[in-house]
Amino acid sequence: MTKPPSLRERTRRAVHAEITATALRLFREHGFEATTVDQIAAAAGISRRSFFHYFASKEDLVMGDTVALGAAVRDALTARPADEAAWPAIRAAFLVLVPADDGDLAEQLALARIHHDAPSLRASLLEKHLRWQELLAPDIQRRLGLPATDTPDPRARAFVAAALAALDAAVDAWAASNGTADPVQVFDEAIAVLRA
Amino acid sequence: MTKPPSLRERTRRAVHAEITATALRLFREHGFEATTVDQIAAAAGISRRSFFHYFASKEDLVMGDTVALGAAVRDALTARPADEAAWPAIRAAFLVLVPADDGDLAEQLALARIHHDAPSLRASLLEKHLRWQELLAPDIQRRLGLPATDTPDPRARAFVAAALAALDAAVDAWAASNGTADPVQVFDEAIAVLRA
DNA sequence: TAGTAACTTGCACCGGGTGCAACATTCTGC
DNA sequence: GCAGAATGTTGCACCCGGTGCAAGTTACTA
Repeated sequence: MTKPPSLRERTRRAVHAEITATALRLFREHGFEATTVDQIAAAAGISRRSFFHYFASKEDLVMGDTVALGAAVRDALTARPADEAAWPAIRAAFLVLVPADDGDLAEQLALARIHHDAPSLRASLLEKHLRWQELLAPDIQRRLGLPATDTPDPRARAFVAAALAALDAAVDAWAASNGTADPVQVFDEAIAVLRA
Repeated sequence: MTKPPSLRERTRRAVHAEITATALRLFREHGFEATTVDQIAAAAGISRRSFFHYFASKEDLVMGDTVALGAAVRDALTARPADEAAWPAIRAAFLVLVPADDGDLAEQLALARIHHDAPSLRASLLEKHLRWQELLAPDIQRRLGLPATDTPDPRARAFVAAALAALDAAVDAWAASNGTADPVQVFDEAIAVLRA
């Protein structure tokens, strides 16, 4: 009963995918910052203006749907048993990010490298994590035994930020090892060091 | 024996200070993003081009000398006893940031608020912390009992990132309370929650 | 098939930032 | 005090990312 996508929808998806593929290729070849939107548009066979019709910014090409991912993590977190402690709960919630990455592992690695090399992207990634922080803090605050407040308790925010920092370190280590390192293990070891 | 600053140096400092003061006033009145460099330059009585002679970017007006601060923290960290554990050592190192903030407390609060409200500044602040991370990680790695490596151990990086997250939460709480909350106490409580 | 909704494109514009060249100022050695 | 080097200021043209608008084209729908 799912209606087939219209021609418009199909072409839109196809163009979207081709812009992404073209851009990633250019990024790999020349770097993110050295590649201009005009070059991407020209290589993809569309006008510069149309590019901004498909992507709100150049960063959007490599940032993925951070809002949806953040919501997924939050949902996974709230779905954990109510009496589970903060650390195991957030660890389990982060696991929903791993399966989403399978499939084209090479592409994920390339993306991680682009993220790593462009300072503006690193900053953007961190800003995304700030949003996640606000999303996850309330649940964590409860799990830490802290009373609910309208604005998140700094302790809960610090806790979530620390967990995200461990997650970042794990992803970085994974990318640096060409995908051979186990990010979950790195994450667990980082947490262990924090609590030692 | 310190030679008096030349006329050039004095005028340079004076102009620098006046641009900063003018810009902060405009930022407080209209917000960081809504204030253009042209407006700042006009209000300060210099040309747009000269502005970029004094500041490499608009952000530089409110970011302070992050490199120097990071180096100060690192120096304070390496100056701690060699056998001190990681947590107390980094806590003590962060304390060098507090005395630097006294004097014009109102100005610091205004700065913190500007940082908080402009997304680009938040991202830039986080990027600055990434630099600090690289600076502090080697020492922390040793204090965590991890073997020295050419590229920092992810556990050490996660540790430093977590400490910086607690620092951020403390500063945020301090700013949110109009300077009444004690950031050191907030920091300690955040760390305690992490390790519980 | 006619009309409407959505897409594409060019254009003009904004704001941050840079390289360059001309001019003005201060500093330095004589 | 003066000549010349060093430093500072400014305008100009330009790059890049991003947006609003209007005109033309394409696909959907009644």
